[in-house]
Amino acid sequence: MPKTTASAKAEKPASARERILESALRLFYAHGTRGVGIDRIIAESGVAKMSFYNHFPSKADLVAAFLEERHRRWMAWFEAALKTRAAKPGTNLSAVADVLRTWFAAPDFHGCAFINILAETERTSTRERAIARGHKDGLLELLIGQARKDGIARPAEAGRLALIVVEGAIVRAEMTGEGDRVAADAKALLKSIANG
Amino acid sequence: MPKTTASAKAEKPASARERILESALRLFYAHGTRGVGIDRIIAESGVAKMSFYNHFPSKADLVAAFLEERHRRWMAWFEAALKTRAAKPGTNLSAVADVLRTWFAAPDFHGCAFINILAETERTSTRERAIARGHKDGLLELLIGQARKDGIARPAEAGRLALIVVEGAIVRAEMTGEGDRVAADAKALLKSIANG
DNA sequence: ATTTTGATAGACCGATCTGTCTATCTTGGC
DNA sequence: GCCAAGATAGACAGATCGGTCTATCAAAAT
Repeated sequence: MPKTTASAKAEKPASARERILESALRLFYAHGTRGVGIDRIIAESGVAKMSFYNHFPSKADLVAAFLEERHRRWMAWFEAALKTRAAKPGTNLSAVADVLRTWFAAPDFHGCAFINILAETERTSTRERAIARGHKDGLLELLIGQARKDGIARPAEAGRLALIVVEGAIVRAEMTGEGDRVAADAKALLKSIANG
Repeated sequence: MPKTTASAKAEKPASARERILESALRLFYAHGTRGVGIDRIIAESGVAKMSFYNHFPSKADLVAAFLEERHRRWMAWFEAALKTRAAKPGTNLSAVADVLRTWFAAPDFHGCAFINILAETERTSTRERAIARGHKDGLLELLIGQARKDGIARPAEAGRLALIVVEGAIVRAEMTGEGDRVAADAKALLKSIANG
């Protein structure tokens, strides 16, 4: 998501664990978990190898921590961004498309980390995929909640339909690079969901 | 897609190149292009390493051939499956959801190979991503054509919206495993596009 | 002042990766 | 019958992977 304004305290030394996790958030999202090796994480976070393995017993543990943290940050950002837009009278579920548009325009946008992890893992990778499902469950709940606030009939179904639209928009934005057009199309779809 | 009935001629010896490409189609789709090494392709296609490098100068060339062939086969299957379903009177763009349902139910379903390749490649991987875009362009044309046949107003826009729904449905089916429900939801969305 | 804690750099290990090379074998065209 | 083309098995190279280990050092706690 668009960067969440660097805190004013600025440039804290940051613990080894924090630096590692920050590097993982940036590199794993940009290049995929398979595309980034431990050595690169270590180099870019300026940490010794043993320090890394002290905090994360294996790469899989770092991947899991990356996904959990990405989930927390993305959901917090999305929820806040939606709240400000959906507060205006008359706006509703379709404001989700406006939030997506700002995400798609971020210079480091590389699709959804949790959709991406599906492509990178086997069906047997229960850990990563459980986190991904959990993320989407959270997003679904958020969408259903918005549908309910909007007074849409059958909010559960509306939320499911909206999630399909959101996922499709993310993929199309990543594939075409035309985030604005995709967001506009998604908005039309979301409006038609709201109007039954 | 669901397997396309083995030809009756059956068990032709098959040239080295064909066996390599068949292995690539199966393994790259199931495990990703990064998750399958040349050695495994060679072993499972029963071919010598030098024979492989005779037909494909590098792994990247095999990946490209895999994507091109996957595109050909999937589009042919999808187009044929849609044709039979959309031939019935009254059915239309929403028949796409029925075709998707049968795909989602295939035992080896692992999402869309071209969405997956996005997660596996850098933005600088122009070759793979160009093939992926080409695939989606073809699918978009097909959807627009169906919208036009159905007499939907603004078929170009309807096609774009339908493609968002299709992409979203693929991702949701892969994420949840609930292909039937996802297809039903996608059908509702496609109908609302048609009745726009 | 001494001890403990945790971080440092970097060598090292075995496995696996893509790609090259040799050396042998099979086979079809003449 | 002979020869050229292409396939075979598999060793090999150089890089990179995840992960372990040693040895040094800085600083905080006792």
